[in-house]
Amino acid sequence: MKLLFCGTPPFARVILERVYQAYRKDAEISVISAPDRRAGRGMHLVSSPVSEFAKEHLLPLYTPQTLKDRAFEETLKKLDPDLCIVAAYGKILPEYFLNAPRLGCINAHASLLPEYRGAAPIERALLDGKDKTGITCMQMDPGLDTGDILMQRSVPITDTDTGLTLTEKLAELAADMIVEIIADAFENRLRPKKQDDTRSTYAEKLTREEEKIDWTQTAAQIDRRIRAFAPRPNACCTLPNGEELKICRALPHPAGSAHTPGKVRVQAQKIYVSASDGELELLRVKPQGKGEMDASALINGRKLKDGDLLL
RNA sequence: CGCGGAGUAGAGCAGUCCGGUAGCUCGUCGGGCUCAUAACCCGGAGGUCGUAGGUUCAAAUCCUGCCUCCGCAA
Repeated sequence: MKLLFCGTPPFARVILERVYQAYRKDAEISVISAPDRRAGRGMHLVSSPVSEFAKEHLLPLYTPQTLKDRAFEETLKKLDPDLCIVAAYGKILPEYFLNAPRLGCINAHASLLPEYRGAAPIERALLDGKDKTGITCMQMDPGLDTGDILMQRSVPITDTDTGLTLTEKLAELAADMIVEIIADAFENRLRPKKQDDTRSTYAEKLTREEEKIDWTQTAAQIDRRIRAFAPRPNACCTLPNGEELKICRALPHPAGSAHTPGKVRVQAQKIYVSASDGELELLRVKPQGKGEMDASALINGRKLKDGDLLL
């Protein structure tokens, strides 16, 4: 059988790794990923994690700039896949593509659909303070995460989860599910179920503006923002000297005494910042141009002192 | 060569412009005070100043190359 895998970031690579382990003997696996791009300091050309995996294991790799033109349609015809697995690929698949594989295209989406359709389901669920999220595998259709549901499993969101830890958990779960679903698909055991569109919500892409901490929120809300954006790009605020300070990890104390939002209290080498309903203790921070450090290090370096106001 | 910041004791920083004995806060170790302590007092240990050259009587400081880390932008 012929499998086609489309994906780009680490989340997708985890799934590809497991599909490869499970099916490399029985299937020809081809890979599609986003093209290499100039990125990072120095703007060097970098490949996606999925592209890297494909190269490491000598899988046929395609990185089309666009799927919309005829050239790729030809390529796809030659590949003639039985089934296509899609996970965080980053491009919309046109209709000809969706219809090409005999068993269609199956997508692993990191939310409990129909909630959190779209680009940033993991971070949005975390920001919203949900106590669980999950993975939904669906038969893809032309809409955005609107396909019929094939399998859905949930994971709890703990109060120490970050964007990274939750992504890792969900990637493992998605890998399990996709490995099962591939077998189901080939043995004709799939039972698609329509989504309840009336309950659908959308998870918009995270914006730069949302990284800014709003100290008038509750300690718990701010903590969620910090965790949702951790460990990259990290939530941030502004020091009295105008420099940016990223907050990597904090501990909410909702019962603590609240003063002016953003007001800093330093006690026993610890930093407490007032929120609307209490205080947030800063644990790990990252000043501009510096590495991550403990809150006490920030105090020792005189970047922050008792009575300062964070914005 | 996308733009910018930074490497000084275990941690965080000052000192660099204007070359001349290695400084601060914290930690650590020892001692003291205290019912006690995250507080306070006294004392100690700990640094090839990222690295390789150059200039100089003299380099953390000036000049050149290299390494590493970080932010922005993508």
